[in-house]
Amino acid sequence: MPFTLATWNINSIRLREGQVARLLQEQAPDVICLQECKSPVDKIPTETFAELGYRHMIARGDKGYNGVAILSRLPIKEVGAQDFAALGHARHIAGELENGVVIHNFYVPAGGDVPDREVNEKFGQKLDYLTEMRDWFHSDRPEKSILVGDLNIAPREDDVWSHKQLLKVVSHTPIEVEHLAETQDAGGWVDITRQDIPEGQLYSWWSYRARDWDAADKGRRLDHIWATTDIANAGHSSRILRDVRGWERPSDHAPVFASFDL
DNA sequence: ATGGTAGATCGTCTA
Repeated sequence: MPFTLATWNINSIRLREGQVARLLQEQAPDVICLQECKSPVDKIPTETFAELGYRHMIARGDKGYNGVAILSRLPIKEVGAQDFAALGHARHIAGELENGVVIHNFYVPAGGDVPDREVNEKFGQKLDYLTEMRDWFHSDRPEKSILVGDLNIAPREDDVWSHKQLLKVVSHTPIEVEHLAETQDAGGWVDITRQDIPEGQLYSWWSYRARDWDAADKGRRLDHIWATTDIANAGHSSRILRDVRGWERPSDHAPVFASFDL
């Protein structure tokens, strides 16, 4: 069964309900994973999505912060929601499709501004979150699984506009990249986006603070689609919908897509 | 070195 998957940090699902609907209508993914919904689950506008055929939703929410949701045209059963680093935040949910494929949707902590856990507690929490992800996948190695989300790390030199200028900027520091690589290795995860698009600059996020984000193009690839090795070769057609970042009152993240023939 | 913008919520935190 071929299916198409999207991941998008929406930065308020209630404010951008119409943009989610537009993306679903224009691109028709079978499953979309959203992060930063910034809404209690019971205030997510599910009726709008159901009318478009997305009748299944699993979600976790905090009031005003965080929040992850999976909208699906296919039946999906929740199979867990981890609270790594004991933050008490809605940053993970996992669901299983009827074909047995498990989908993990993550919103990894951003980590604050200073890349030093001695002076910035949030940076330590980010590293701890990744370490606990690693240990979890190591103790229970995933199979037939897809992991997506805003991982808040751009691992490769060509995942940022300037490797040299971002080496000390949270999201691209060597220690974060190392932690992410360990998490990836522990689960046997393959980076599907880079499997499909191995060369060249690739970004999924551009700061709101730029005067002209498109012209400056100081982006980072913070949003990822991974799959376990047993299904990685079924992945194809990866793309990042940069145009969506140019919609009116946009999220600062563009949606990332991949398709799988399973 | 600093400040720039956005969202939830309504002073301030988070990104």
